[in-house]
Amino acid sequence: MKSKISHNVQYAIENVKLARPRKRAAKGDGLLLKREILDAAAELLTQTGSEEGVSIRAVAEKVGVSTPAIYIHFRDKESMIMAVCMEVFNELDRRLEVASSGVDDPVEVLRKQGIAYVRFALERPEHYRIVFMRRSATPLSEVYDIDPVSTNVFQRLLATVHQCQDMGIFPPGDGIQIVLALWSVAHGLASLLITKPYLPWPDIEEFADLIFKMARLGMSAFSEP
Amino acid sequence: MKSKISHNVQYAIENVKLARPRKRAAKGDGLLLKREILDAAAELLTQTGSEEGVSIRAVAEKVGVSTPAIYIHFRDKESMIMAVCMEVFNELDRRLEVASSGVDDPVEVLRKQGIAYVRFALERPEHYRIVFMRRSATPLSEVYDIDPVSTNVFQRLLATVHQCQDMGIFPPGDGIQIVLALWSVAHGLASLLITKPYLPWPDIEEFADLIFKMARLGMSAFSEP
DNA sequence: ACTGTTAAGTTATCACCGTCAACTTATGAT
DNA sequence: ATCATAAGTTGACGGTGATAACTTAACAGT
Repeated sequence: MKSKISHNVQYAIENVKLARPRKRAAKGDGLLLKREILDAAAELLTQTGSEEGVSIRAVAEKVGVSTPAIYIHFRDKESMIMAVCMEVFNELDRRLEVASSGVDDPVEVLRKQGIAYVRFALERPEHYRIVFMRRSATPLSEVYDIDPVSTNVFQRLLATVHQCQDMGIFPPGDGIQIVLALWSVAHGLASLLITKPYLPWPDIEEFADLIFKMARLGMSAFSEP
Repeated sequence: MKSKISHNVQYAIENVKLARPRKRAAKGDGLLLKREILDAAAELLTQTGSEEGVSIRAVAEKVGVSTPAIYIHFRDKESMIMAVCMEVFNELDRRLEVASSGVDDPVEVLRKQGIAYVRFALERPEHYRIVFMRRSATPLSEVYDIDPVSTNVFQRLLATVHQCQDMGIFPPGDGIQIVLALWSVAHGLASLLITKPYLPWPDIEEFADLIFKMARLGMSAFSEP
C-alpha cells in the first residue's frame, strides 16, 4: 500500500531518532522514562484518536527510545494502557470536583457533575472509551489493588446521594444502588453519544439536562407516597 | 511464550486442514461460503470472548478455507465484523419483539423490552460490545445504507413511546427524544454491567426493574403539572 | 583513578496479524 | 471436448506485541 513511501518516511524518522537520542536516565531515575511513556501514550491516544494508534513502537519512538525499553517499565501493553486509564480516571474525578465546587444544593451538585461527566467523555472520547468500554483482562481495581467503591469518584457521588437521602429527596436505603443507577444513566448517555453520534441527538447540553432531570424525578418518586 | 508447543499445535491443525478440505462451492454459490464465514466469525466471538480472537486466519481455518478466501466475500476485516454486527442487531430486535409479544400495556411493553435488552447484552457480551462499544470507522447505517431511525429496533420503540404519549403517560412532543433517553438508560446499565462487573451490583433483574421504573416515573413526571 | 555491580537501555528475532498480487483449478454453458 | 470464469490457493509484505541475549552508562567502595 505504501511500500516505497513508508520506507522513506521510516528512514527519515530513524534519522531524526539517531540525531536526537534520548539521554539515558541516571541510576535511580528509571521512573523518569515511565512518566515520559505515560505522557506520550496519552498524547498519542488523543492524536490518533484510537487505541490501535497507540502501539508500543509508536510510543517508544515518540519518547526517543527503543521498543523493548517500554517493557522495562510495563509488564505488557495492557499494563501501559491501564496506567493511562488510571490517570484519565483521576482527571475525571478532578473535573467532577471542580464542576460542583461551591455548590450547596446536593441535587444541583449531581446535575453539574452529570453534565461535567458527559462533557469530559465527549472531549476525550478515546480516553473515555478505554476506561469504560474496553474489555480489560483484569479490572483496574485489581491491578491497582483498589476497591472500586473506595474510588474518589464513587465516594464523592455516594456522599452527595446520602445528602439527598437525608433531605428526603431520594428514598432511604442502600445509597450504593442509587449511585449505580445514576452512574448508569450518565454512562449510558455519554457512551451512546460517543459510539452512535449519527443518531438524531438534540442539543447535547439540553438533552443531558433533560435526562438527568428525568433520573432525579424518577428517583425522588420512590420516596413519595 | 509457547514457541515449541504452538508449533506442534499449528502442525496438527494444518494436518486436519489438509485431511478435510472444504469442498469448493458451485458456480453461483459463492454466498454459501459467506454464510459459513459469518457463522464461524460469530461462533468464534462467543468462544474466544473477544474481538481479537476473531482473526481472519482463525475464521478461515474454522471454515476450512485459505485465509485470503475471506477477502472474496468481504472487503476487509472491518466489513466482516460489521456484517456480524448487523446480524446480532437483528437478533436483538427479534428478542425484543418476542419479549413483549401479546402484551398490551405500552408501559409494560417497555419494561419487558428493557429487561430483554439487558439480558441479551449479558448473554452475548462480546456481541453487544462490537455493536455498541466499538469505534467503527463507518457506522452500520452508512455501510448498509440505512437511516438508523428507520431501524426495526428504533421504530418499535418509537411506536410504543407514541402509545404512551397518547395515553398521557409520557409528555407530548418529540417521541424520538424520549426513545433516545430510554435507550441511553438501558444501554448505560447493560454496558456498565458488562465492562464493570466487579462493581457492587445488586440482583441484576431486580435492579434493572428498579432503573426502568425510575426512568418511567421520571419521564411521566414531565407530563404532570 | 580504578573497578565491579547493576540499572537502563539496545539488537536481533519470534510468532501472529491484516492484506494483496499472482497463480491454479473446478464448474457449467456452449 | 472446450473454454471462460467463479472460486478458490500460494507466497509474500509490512506492521504488531513480546522476549532473550547483549551492551553501556552511572555510581559506590576501595
